[in-house]
Amino acid sequence: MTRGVENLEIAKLLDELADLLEIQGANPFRVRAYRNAAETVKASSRSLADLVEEGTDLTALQGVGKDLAHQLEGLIRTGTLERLEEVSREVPRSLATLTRLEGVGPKKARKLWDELGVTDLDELEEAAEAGRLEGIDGFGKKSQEKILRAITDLRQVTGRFKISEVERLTSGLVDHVREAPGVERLERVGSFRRRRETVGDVDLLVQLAPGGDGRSVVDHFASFPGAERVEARGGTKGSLVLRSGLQVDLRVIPPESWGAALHYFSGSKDHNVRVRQLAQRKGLRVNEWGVFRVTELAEDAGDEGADGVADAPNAGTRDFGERVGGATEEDVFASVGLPWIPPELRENRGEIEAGLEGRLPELVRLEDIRGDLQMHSTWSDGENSLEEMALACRDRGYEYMAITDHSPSLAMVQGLTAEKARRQWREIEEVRQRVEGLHLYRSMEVDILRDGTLDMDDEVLREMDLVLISVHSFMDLDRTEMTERVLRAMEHPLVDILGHPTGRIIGKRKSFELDVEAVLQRARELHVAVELNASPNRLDLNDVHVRRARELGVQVVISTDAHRTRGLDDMHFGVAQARRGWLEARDVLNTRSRSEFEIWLKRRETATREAGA
DNA sequence: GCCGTTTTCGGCCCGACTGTTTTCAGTCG
Repeated sequence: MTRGVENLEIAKLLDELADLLEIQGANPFRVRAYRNAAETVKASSRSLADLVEEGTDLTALQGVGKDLAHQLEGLIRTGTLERLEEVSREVPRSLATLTRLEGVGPKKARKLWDELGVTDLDELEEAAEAGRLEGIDGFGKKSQEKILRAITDLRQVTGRFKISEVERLTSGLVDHVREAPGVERLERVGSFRRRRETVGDVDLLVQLAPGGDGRSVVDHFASFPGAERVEARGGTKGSLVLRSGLQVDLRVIPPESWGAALHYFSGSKDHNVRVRQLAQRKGLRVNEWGVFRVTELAEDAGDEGADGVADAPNAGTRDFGERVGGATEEDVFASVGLPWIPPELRENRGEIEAGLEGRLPELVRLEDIRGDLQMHSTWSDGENSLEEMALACRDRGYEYMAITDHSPSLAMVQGLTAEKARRQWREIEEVRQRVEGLHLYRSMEVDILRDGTLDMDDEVLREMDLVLISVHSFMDLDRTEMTERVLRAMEHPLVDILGHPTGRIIGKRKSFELDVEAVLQRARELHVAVELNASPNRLDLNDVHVRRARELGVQVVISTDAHRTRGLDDMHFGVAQARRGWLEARDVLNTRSRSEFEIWLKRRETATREAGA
């Protein structure tokens, strides 16, 4: 169990190298190759360091050839990416950060460096404030101001917003745009539609009614009172920044192009590239306006655009050739031989191949969920009583629920002592009598203590219907110690579910050091389920780990960890994350009926006895 | 730098908008 270089670190270095190569003016396809490899590494459910240790040939990975495999092995062995060291001797590494500024790409970064000697944000800010940018070819007063704003933005905004925040921040704007004349349909697309855990900016798609005027829709959009500023406003596209710093782009789409645009702007970029490649092989062109058969004539028109010769002012009316689809997403996919692929899967993580081979998963849906297995009440740090939580669960159509108040080591939330737990069970019994049509399980979120023992006596645990364990303290242990701690806790024969396994709080706290692969392997052997915590602040496990759990055959529990009745509504965030991890209903323990769920609880006991744990 | 129903070379996805360019490059998604 070595502590190797993490996949995310590897991906970051590859991306940085791509940035620097781009600034250097390297072959753009070579740059693309590094970026593709970075994506592959990010999406890999296995640690590359582990793969290397096992002797796996890295060229088996998509987009990794002989050269990159060699470089990656070097990186894992020595901790440095040799090629990056080489390139950064010629181009300062800090230049890469300049391209993170809105409106600054590799060419401009290069120019700023060449002309002004600027290498980082501070120097750029100084130069811009002194008015030294105006003099450079291709820069003017406006770009100078824009760069100053972009520097401020970059420093203020952490970059990405939680999906729950985006939902809240854009609801007013969505209502506003719906009121514009000529708006037939409206959809938030991009990473929001793919239900990523965080969203960088939001794409709003509007279907224009026949005879509607795109420009007036964009103008109405731009007049939104909550806008901090309007960045762009044209005939088919507008862009603004909300006061929260969230950027929203609007695209106006004619009805015949709705499906093509929906697909195009939902992305991901990598997924779209694959779809267009498939199209190309069939002699088709897929763009945001539709699917077209490529003819001599249309190709000429395309070349003209590329040569920059007198473009038609409104691309929406351009002739791309014979239209063969694009009104619905289904016909875009069908045109390249694919079934409709749910947005959550569109990350180029195998969904294209699965679609072509007819083995896409039938993803779990919110309606499949039969119960919620982590929530808190006024018995510890929750805001609502047992009965209020029970009624709220029944309102959501559940068959069962588990009350999982904290164990005593969490002193600040007044966790349940053994004695307090027994009193709680009496109240549970009373609520069972009063609330019909829903079963309450006795449970507890038991702390995993520093040494991997549990924060509750076996005698008490034995009387519970199910036991959930999780880490809330000593989160800075090293990887070996933390992993051993969690494994030891899971091996306790009364444990059923491992809660929020990596402990991360999105945007606030990184995961603690943990060998998730080892934990999932052991979970399978012990028949312990792992939680996908549905709180939009956690979403723990993440999509990649969830998918790995499925590959290994580990049961996943989607729980809200609600601390008030409203928190129970977070379930849909968890289901979305589960879908991003390719889970089907049968992979999710709490889609089972009450009786099937209770059979699982017993099977766990049997398996543990047989394993001799 | 990768890759192969265009297979070891020659391709590699595509269009809109901005700003400063008087004919288009750069950036973004």
